[in-house]
Amino acid sequence: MPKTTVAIIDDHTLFAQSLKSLINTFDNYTVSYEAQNGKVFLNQLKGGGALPEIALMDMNMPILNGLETTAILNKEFPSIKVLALSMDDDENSIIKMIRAGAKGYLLKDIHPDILLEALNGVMRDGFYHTKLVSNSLVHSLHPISDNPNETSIEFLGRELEFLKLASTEMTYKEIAVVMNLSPKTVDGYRDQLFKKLNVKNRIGLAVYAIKNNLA
Amino acid sequence: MPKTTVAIIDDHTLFAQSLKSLINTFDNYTVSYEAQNGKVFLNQLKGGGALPEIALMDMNMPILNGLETTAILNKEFPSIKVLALSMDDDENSIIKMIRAGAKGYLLKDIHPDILLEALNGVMRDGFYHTKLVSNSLVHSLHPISDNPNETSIEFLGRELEFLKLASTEMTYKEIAVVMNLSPKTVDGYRDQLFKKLNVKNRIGLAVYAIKNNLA
DNA sequence: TCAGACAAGAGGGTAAACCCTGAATTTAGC
DNA sequence: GCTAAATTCAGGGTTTACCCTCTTGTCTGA
Repeated sequence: MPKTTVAIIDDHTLFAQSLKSLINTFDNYTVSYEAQNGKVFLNQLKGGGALPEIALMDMNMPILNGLETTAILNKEFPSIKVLALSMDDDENSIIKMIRAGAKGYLLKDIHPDILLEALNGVMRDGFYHTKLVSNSLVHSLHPISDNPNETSIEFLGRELEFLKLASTEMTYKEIAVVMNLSPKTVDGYRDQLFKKLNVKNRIGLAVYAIKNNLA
Repeated sequence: MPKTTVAIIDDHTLFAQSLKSLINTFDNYTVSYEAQNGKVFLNQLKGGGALPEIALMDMNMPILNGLETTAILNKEFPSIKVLALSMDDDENSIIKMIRAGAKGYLLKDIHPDILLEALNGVMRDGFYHTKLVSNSLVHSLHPISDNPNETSIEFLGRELEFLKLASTEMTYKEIAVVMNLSPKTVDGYRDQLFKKLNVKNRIGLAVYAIKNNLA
């Protein structure tokens, strides 16, 4: 029986190479593609040759990240089953990836056995979801939060700019100077974001910004 | 000739396990310890048995991070040569780690050959530095930070507990209730940490705590 | 045994953050 | 061209955060 072919798309070469030697110890899998980012991977695919059956896709990559690459793969090479590999268990990221067409979402802190299980699951059922991801999907169906915008918060105008600055040690007065606004306008942005993100004070803003990689 | 023993301290199990299978393909090295964080590793060492010769140390870990662990290792188990493994090439992080006693600093996006080279270098010369790190060391000759405490931050007593709470939306009054202290004592912890972490306000505390995986 | 670090706390002041209401523009959708 | 949303700003209030100095008791190393 021929082995199932796997592609590894990850800019952390050491991790990628380590992962390769791990996967090559699995009886039924072999690594047929390796790429440092989505752009490189797409070019490899367009170069011809047998497509991989599964793609292990890192999320944070330069040039073309995991989310973008997955969306493109789903259109142009729908036979490739994408398994997302990520450092963080942020619910929004998971939901976005699933929506982009990923067949599963794995954290980088899992046990190798789980990886094998996920590979088998994707080949057998077409998808693989851990309990964590399942929970996220459930949450995404009926928003628990009293903030209706929480699942897809969009920042308008200079809100994002303000949010980044609010996550520094600057006072609002200083932020106003930097943004070339009156302190009262800055007050307005602050109160607006308090409501939007459902937080009580500036600490809440900073925590949100950092955990969502905005600051 | 007996193989050189290596410890892997990393909370990303998949990476750790992958790395293990990679290292076990190297002729002269074998993995003798695996731990999810610094705390676990220290407990393993104290449990007795032959110490590892080299420790591959992740930076961002829960409970006891790479910097803290390295500092402790240097005091209590100075024979263990620490090689830092990190995602980012932030100059300050590199300098801090070298000062804490790391014998080298590797990025996770390196080629496996470099890892082997680094292991060999550490065993042969006692250290291994890439060009990147060497540049940082040159820069570090004229101090970047004005805070003399920055290199080895140790949290005493309930400082860590306070720091976690200060990274929430609680007021200091509420924090005092939770910690069963007077608000004035909480004031004291705050001002103490301002100096220690060289920040100006609570936002600085929260940013530090989150970025160092303490909150 | 005595300095020095650590933990807990007090008094009292200024500055910043927070919260509310209201309102003038400009921009975008129908 | 009307409306709604977004952007900008004001007045004025309360609360919290920040900063400084000082005290008390405990524990520890030289």
